[in-house]
Amino acid sequence: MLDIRLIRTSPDQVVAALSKRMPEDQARAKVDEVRHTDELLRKALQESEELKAEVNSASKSIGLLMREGKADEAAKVKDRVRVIKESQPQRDALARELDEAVQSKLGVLPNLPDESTPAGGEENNVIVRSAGTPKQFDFPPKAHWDLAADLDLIDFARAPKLAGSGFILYKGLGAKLERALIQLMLDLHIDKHGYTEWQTPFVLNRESITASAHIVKFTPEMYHDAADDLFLLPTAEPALVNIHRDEILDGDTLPLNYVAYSPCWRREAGAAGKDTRGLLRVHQFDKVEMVKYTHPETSYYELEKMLSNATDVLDLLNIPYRIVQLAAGDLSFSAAKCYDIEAFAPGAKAWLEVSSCSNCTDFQARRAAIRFRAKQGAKPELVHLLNGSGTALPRVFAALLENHQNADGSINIPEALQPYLGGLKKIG
RNA sequence: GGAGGGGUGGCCGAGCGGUCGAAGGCGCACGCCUGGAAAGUGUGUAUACGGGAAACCGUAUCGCGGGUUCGAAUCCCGCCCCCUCCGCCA
Repeated sequence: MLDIRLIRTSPDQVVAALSKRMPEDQARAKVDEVRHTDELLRKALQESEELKAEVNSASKSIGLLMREGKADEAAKVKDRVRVIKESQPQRDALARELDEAVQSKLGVLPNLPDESTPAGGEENNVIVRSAGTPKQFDFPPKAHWDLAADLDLIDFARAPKLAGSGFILYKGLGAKLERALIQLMLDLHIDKHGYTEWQTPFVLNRESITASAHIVKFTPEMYHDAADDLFLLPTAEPALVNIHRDEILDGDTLPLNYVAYSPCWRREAGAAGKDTRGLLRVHQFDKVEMVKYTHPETSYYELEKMLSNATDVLDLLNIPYRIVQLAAGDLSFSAAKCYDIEAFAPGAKAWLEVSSCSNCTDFQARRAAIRFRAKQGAKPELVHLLNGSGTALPRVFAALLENHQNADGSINIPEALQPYLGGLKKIG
């Protein structure tokens, strides 16, 4: 959620920033709508509060009069209060209505892109750097769906029987490889990068989902249990962000660096057709997620650190990748700046998005009411929240198979991963 | 799922219809005392929103939502969460 006060005091600045991710007239119209409704709200609120103040002081005087035994005078004041209160329900209703209107109009405005974020849509994404040299094959490299099927790592044929298409059924060494990758990533972030591990519920209630703004982004994308109104995690990010919801943190403890493994569920309704083969786009996948709670001044520095924490995974696995900075129009709703990491998959001949590292500034923290005190007695300030995948498993699994395949269809296991597979150097 | 008990400020804990944003204590901050410290002592110490240049003022908040009342932390109803016991269960 954006700061309503910024919209009040600097609407042009807000419109200019939003225009990087949507047509300017559209941005202008949305901002003006918020301002207009907000003005009405404040007027209504003021009027209502003045009358409430009058009622409060009258009620106090009634108490005093009663104690002094002046019951008839007290009765007169009571009558006056009753008159004021008769019209109070309408005023309250109006104020509530306007407040809800402001919240919902404000709620659809996405975060303001950072200065360094390019304007425009996907076509303006920038490749920041590439790392690793794609291996030159002296044979046509196979796609991971063929490799995985041939090596009996994934049972693509039987999987749909269990929960429909888009679900993976890992088998034998395939399941173990998945587990090993999760372990490697967690250990790396915990031991080398200083993150604290959490194991969270895999479902969240509506309050939590709403607080981190995922309800806007994900509602139709999320699996939802109607009986208890619980949502399956689309990512562990909202779980990690809600840990400190409605809290005022001690500034000395920042930044908080959290990491969690979780399965992620996404309905991806209507996405059928593109990138659906193999592991490219599935309804349930494993992910190791990083979240940082930071001081506002250090959030962009922390974003760079988080990005390198994520690329360390690919470096360890010897998978070539490139870093793409997203243009404003391609940013997720809460992000001000975002880097995608794309792993190269020589078999599928594609760049696969395996991580997305975003600085959401104070956008999520505002709705979730996550603040910190710089020092004792200082006014609470909103923290900045960052999230990044470190990394998403299926596409890393795919890139691993495709990059390290041999002519005979076997797969070399990168050295760093071998300890997690009992020293295994090769599959097949 | 059933029965009972409970949710008050950073923490502990009083309050059970008016003077209560809330006693007292702990913690914390600043001052006094001290050669320095401890002890002692004094003062201060919630959050959000609105108004105001500011001082400050107003409104709301005692788990959440509603109700009764001129007035609710206090009474009533619903929900959520925690604890104890019972049942079921990996």
